[in-house]
Formats: sequence, C-alpha cells, structure tokens
Amino acid sequence: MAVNKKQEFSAEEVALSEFAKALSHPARVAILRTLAEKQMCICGEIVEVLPLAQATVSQHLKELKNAGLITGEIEGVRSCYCIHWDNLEAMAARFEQFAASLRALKPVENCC
Amino acid sequence: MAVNKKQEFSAEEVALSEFAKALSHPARVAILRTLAEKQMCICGEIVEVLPLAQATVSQHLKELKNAGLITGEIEGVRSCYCIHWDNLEAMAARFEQFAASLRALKPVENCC
DNA sequence: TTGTTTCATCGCATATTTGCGATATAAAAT
DNA sequence: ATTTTATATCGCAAATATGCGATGAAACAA
Repeated sequence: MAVNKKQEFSAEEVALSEFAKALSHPARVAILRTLAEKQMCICGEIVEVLPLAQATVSQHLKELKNAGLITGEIEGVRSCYCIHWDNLEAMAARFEQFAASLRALKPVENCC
Repeated sequence: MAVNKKQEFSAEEVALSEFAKALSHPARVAILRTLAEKQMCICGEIVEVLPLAQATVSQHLKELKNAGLITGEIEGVRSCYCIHWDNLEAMAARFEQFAASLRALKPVENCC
C-alpha cells in the first residue's frame, strides 16, 4: 500500500540515501556543476544552461536546497544560489565512508 | 507532461545520477551493507534482516542488479547475490571524481 | 502609477517508485 | 507423485517525482 518504510532503517542509511536522492537526477548534478563553474552566485543563468523550463529548474533548485547542498538567497529581483561547501563535503565524506566500510569487508575470494 | 528529459544531459551526469538513484533508498543501502557483512553469498537472509516483505526485497535486489552493483545467480532453489566489486569501485570513483571536480572550483571567498 | 523583469509557487498531467499479496516456477524433500 | 521451500514476477494501490504553463509576488524602471 505504499506505506513509507524509510524511517525503519538506520539514521546513517537514511542520511546516505537522502544525499543520493539529491543527486539522482542529471539536472541536479548539472546544476551543482554549473554553480561551481560559475565561481559566483548565479540566478536565471542556470535556466539558460539547462534543457528545462524555468519552473522545473526552480523545483530542482528547491530540492537541492532542501538536501542542504546549496544555499539560496533573494537579492532584490534575483535569486542567488551557491554551493553549501560544508554540506557538500559532508556528503562526499558519507559516500566515501560507505564505500570504505564495504571495501573493508570485501572477501579475498568471491563466491560468485 | 512529464516527458523524460534525462537523455538531454551529458553521459557523465546521467551515469552519476543513475548510481545515485541506486543508493537513493535506505533499503538498497542496507542490502549492500548486509551483503558485505555476510562475507558470503546470501539469499533469503536479506529478507529477514530488512523490515520489508519478500516481494519488495526482491524488487530492490533487481534494481541493484540493474544498476550493476550486485550480481545474482540462481543456485538450485536459492538465489545467490553478491556485491559486484568492480562496479562498486567504479561508482565510488565517479562520486569521488565529481566531488573533486567541484572542490577544485571552490572560490576562495563565497559570495553567500 | 504602470509596466517589466526575475523568480517562486500553484495546479495539473503523466511517469516512476514503493510496497505487498497472490501467484508462478523450479528445485528439493517426502 | 506430492508437498515443501525459496524466490521471482504479476497486478494492484498509493505515494512520489518530473515537467511545465499560468499565475503571483516583489523589486525595479519608465
């Protein structure tokens, strides 16, 4: 019945999966890359770079903001989005730690 | 109209987002962790560990298999799932490279 | 004041995901 | 041959995600 069972998993698993979900659409990956490349806060420029309508981009920006990966401030008539570097590093660390924890358990010989 | 625009992004962005999607549910993170911890191919034991029905676990296993992160073989009446270590490392490398590519562009002073 | 610009949000349509009971399948056990 | 066991798949319901046109809101320009 599509009950949400996500909260029955460990906090770490949920946290990792939420970061992963933030990156689970190429538009959001592209937005992060664009924000980094611009070396500055940009606004509607993202819309011009992506093959998506303004409303759709705005929604992806909102999701990245909810995930904590970017910040967004209204500056007059424009909006200024930046990468939240601390949280981005926290996400990278989480992914690395997860990979490392699996790697540490890798058997010498795989059974299949 | 919910047209799928994913293929209008770069191959790298799509590849990263697909790996991310594989990890975007805590059940799938938990399955990978469990497979690593067991140090062996396990079968229905995953169902006992997770708070999900057998049919649901089977579906998550299928998605992990489609993403290339695990292998699955039928062994008599049982199924044997293992982590696909090469592809797991490929995924880890992709995430790391993405983080590194953003990090390299981090400005000395953030504008917001 | 009246437009114009920039962006967020609403409302809708469609697609995909999540979850599970029921059933199918196939090997193994009796 | 029949039953049991383990697992995949089907079919459904509900939830969530994706996409965008239309509209709203707020600053700015005329």
